[in-house]
Amino acid sequence: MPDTRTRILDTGAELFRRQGYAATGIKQIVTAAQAPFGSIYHHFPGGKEQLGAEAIRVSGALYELLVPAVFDPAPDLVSGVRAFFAGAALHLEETDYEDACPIATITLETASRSEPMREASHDVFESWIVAGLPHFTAAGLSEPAARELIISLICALEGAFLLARAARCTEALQVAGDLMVAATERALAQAGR
Amino acid sequence: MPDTRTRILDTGAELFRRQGYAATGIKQIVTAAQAPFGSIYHHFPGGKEQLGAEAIRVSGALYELLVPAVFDPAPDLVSGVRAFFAGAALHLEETDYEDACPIATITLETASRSEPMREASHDVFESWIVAGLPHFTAAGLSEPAARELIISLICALEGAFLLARAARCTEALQVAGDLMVAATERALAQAGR
DNA sequence: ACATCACTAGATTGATCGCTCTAGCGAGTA
DNA sequence: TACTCGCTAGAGCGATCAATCTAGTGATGT
Repeated sequence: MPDTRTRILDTGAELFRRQGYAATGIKQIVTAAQAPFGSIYHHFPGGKEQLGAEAIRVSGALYELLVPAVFDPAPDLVSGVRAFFAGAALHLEETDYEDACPIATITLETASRSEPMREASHDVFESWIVAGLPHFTAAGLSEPAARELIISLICALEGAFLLARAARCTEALQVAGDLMVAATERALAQAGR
Repeated sequence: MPDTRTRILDTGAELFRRQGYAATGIKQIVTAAQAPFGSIYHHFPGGKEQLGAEAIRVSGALYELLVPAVFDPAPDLVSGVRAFFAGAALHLEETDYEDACPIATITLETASRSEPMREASHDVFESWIVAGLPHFTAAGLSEPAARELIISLICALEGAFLLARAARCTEALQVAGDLMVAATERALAQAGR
């Protein structure tokens, strides 16, 4: 069993992801984490806001691991992109449309109300972009072109998550994935020319 | 001054959009709407959940008006797509990165917790797709091709809103917009062939 | 004039919110 | 054996939550 602070942080990250920030109570987190209530303000003197900001970073770092996990075993970049959307769709279905992006909900809730949390969200998105860069430049794209393509990929994925959760159906992930696969192919063709 | 019910609904929609569902209190809504507290349960016997679901539909209907407002005056479809992203970026900047999608936050917060609200969100997204269809089929696309392109457009826009709000910068909207403009051009070229 | 009823008005409910507080436990050092 | 101190433990703070309640108002129909 990990230490109390880690347990609180991981549990908080999971609850924020599934229920949102405002709807998740401190008490609910410590109860779910099997941690004493008093401990939370020892480990997170900044209160819920600090816990939220750190949870965003934890969730972001965890999700970032998916980038090499999906792209490394893929035979080529386009297959990797395809696998990313397919994997996202599968996981969403398997979790009954609960587990989508770990930080999208809390980002939208807090970006305009807490500067530390907005910063954390921004850092996470930026880290995802950076994590993707080597896979796209290795395939022949210039760094600016790779960056733009990855940003578009994340946008498409995030938007598709939103529509898919509302529809309880993976159509949006399928459609947006197909478009991004085509866009990747075209970017590679243009770079190779 | 519109009647009480309308005032409550419009104010609720606006607050849910900016603060999220869970973070917005019933009392705050009636106060901002200058409505008596007791009235809300008369007009919305289903309580906050009913108010939320109706607010989603109201916001969705309002935002849907942007579709013809942007595409009708555009000289061609591609210009319309470009204008849509440019307009979104401008409006986001002008509102200090507060006013993005009117239903994204509340959708993510409630899709897995309230079936009526999830349905409302789904209906709104579907209505946006349908509202876009004539503009894309008129340009020569088949209905399935138009639908897929519009879904991708909405995904790209929603994701770009998310990243832009986190970054307090419109780069994502610019990049995703460019990609969707190119995708639209290619879809038209393929249809016209 | 009178009854009806949609609506206003807000006090009040019990629960829960984030957070602070004091008390005490227990491993490590002297 | 004393003492420190990181951490646990939870009672309790004022505030606020969504929701219910009764009482009253005012326009309408007869």
